[in-house]
Amino acid sequence: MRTLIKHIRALSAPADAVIVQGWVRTRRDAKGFSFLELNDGSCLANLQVVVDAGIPGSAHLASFTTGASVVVNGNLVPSPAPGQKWELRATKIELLGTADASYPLQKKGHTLEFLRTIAHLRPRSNLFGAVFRTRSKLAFAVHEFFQSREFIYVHTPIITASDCEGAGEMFRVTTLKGKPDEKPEADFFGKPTYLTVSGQLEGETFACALSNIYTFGPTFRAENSNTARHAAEFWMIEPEMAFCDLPGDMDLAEEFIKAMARYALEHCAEDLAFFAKFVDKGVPERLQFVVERPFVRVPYTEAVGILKQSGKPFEFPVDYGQNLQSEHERFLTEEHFKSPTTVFNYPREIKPFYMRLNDDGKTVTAMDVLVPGIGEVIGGAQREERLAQLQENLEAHQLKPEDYWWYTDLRRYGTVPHAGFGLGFERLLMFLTGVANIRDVIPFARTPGNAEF
RNA sequence: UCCAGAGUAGCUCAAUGGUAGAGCACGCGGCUGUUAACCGUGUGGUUGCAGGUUCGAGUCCUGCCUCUGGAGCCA
Repeated sequence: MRTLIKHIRALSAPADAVIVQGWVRTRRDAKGFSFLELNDGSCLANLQVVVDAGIPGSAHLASFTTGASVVVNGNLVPSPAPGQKWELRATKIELLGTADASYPLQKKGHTLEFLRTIAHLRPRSNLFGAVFRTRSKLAFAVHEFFQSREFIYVHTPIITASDCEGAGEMFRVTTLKGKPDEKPEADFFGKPTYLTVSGQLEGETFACALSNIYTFGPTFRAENSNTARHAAEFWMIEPEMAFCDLPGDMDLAEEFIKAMARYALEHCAEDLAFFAKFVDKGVPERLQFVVERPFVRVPYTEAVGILKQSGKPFEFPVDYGQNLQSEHERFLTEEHFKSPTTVFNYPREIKPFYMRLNDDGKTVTAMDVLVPGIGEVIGGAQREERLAQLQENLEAHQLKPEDYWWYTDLRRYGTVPHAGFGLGFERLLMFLTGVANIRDVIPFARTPGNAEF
């Protein structure tokens, strides 16, 4: 039976009759024998295989080139040379699939731009193996975090007729040829439908029944955004808590990010060390820092004051009532506080209709969590639970109340204070791995003009 | 969408307006318990696309395409 290289490397004693399957990373020929570096994706490290001339299969050794898939039977023995603890002394080798000279992945380094053009092969590289192993571990950690706190996982719809107002442009879903707006009632669902931009509104309905819920799934934005932090399809995590206010929401957001950092440090050590060496030297310290230090919390009004008094020559002026620009957010989290920072109580004019109006009548219970290097990673709020106020908000945002009849019903029947947030899973991964472009932490990136693979 | 930069061999990059090159990859030969092995040697080009200027364009000009960085929108 096959043994994963990850498990072989963890063995504490030699082992006979081991079978490994994987892909050749490189081969080095010596007189009378060869070294194969084998990788099966179970871990970052390769297994060194020693192939003596004359063993079954060795006649085809010339075809064991970089990228070829192979099966090796052998005995695991301590390596006499430095560089690795164990090596596999092959007793039989078998070539499954060749990889000829056109195999694009070389032994030397490639640029990330080139690797994006071969997204079907890049998981075979060290970096992308590490990224996607980490992504898998963190996805599991997300569920563990919420499940251990009795949050209930809700699958909100991918296709929706509702627009989580302000979240962004939507992709149209239609089966009609031509222009679907001419006759939307003839469309598959009898009305215009879209790919979801957020599961929040549906999530609120379940929170107002099951108390604490979360969603974790794909989300779509048809924005023509061409940046390293935006994708048209990404994965979002959205918890929603009934009987919860803004401070409780901020507590959960902070706990969540700390838990993810802690999980990565504990369960992705080998891959994290790779990121620290080849991607971003600061990764380990940053994660340790996030785990240990409390986040700074600052009201929007105070943040504006800090920015105004900073004396920094910002490209965009700082003014109350304006959204904080990227440069402002970066200054707060990277230079002023030097810590993850939660900004809260934003002016109501710049935030969506569903956020709760504060007693000052000017600000709403919104909060954004900013982290060094990435900027905004979480956006959340306590929701407006008062029916009359919510209806006024809809009006103020020039939205039709009848489109939100089911949403307002939540306030009509057994309303409760509730709060939640949204977090982009890819941005979390960027923060944890140091990988600077969102296209490189998602298996197949969808961005404007690019849906290859 | 806006601003800036880039596009030359499979990959990473050179090349005063004057004969398109190197390293790696790949082929061949050699050497060696090797470690992105090493040494020698060979193959490899519609210089993103379309026009223009010029005796002559990879190089200068115009348009387009793609990519990258930054901005806006946001997660």
